Amino acid sequence: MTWNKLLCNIRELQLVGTLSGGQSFRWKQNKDSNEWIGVYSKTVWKLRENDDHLQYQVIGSLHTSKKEQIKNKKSKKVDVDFDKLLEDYFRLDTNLGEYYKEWSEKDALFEKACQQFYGIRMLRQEPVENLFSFICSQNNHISRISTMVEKLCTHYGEKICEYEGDTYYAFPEVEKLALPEVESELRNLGFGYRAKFIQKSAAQIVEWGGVKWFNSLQDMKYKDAKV
DNA sequence: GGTAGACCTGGACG
DNA sequence: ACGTCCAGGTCTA
Repeated sequence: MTWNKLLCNIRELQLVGTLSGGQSFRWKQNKDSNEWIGVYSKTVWKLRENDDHLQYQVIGSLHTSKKEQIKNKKSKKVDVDFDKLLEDYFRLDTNLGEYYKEWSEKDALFEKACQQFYGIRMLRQEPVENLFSFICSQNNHISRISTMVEKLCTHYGEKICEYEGDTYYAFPEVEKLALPEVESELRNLGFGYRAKFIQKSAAQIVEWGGVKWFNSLQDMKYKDAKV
């Protein structure tokens, strides 16, 4: 399979700092090949980087690409532009170097640290996955948060594909997490007191208009959303 | 209004 | 082996 390329200087995006720093919990690094595999937007991605490109492969997806869509019009899948999805996720339109420069001028410690910790970005994650991942994170550490998020996906998420012996699942729909039996199921899966918060939050989101409503908060000003 | 104490569990470390 | 500590936190008293 060939690699798709997005223009992106290595100083603008450092995968290890961005993907394993505790903001997202679904990426795994292959230490030998220096490639990353993970799930975002119902799609299994493989990523790698060099000096001036971010490269990716789509291993499997519940979307279809625009090219496939033309060939296979009967497909129920929604067609997407994978380039755009990934640019959006990493916020590649944001010039991080400018910010680093600004922060370095204002803070000597930052200036020193950023020589090693360059290219660490805030991801634009999907709101639903973001919320439930961070409910899992309370009084918790990254390795356990990761296994818990994975459990949510394997138990309640839609299967995307199998690849090299592993099965990959999308992050579950809120409706699945809102079912009343979810609390006790999650308790049995080792979520502890978080089980209740997950089921209750999901039910509340469904009641207030589901994922459509929840995602719309992203486009609002903070003050309005808070009301 | 500020602050211990409790909360589930598993991975790390001795 | 087994005990102890602690983890990107949050709520309550």
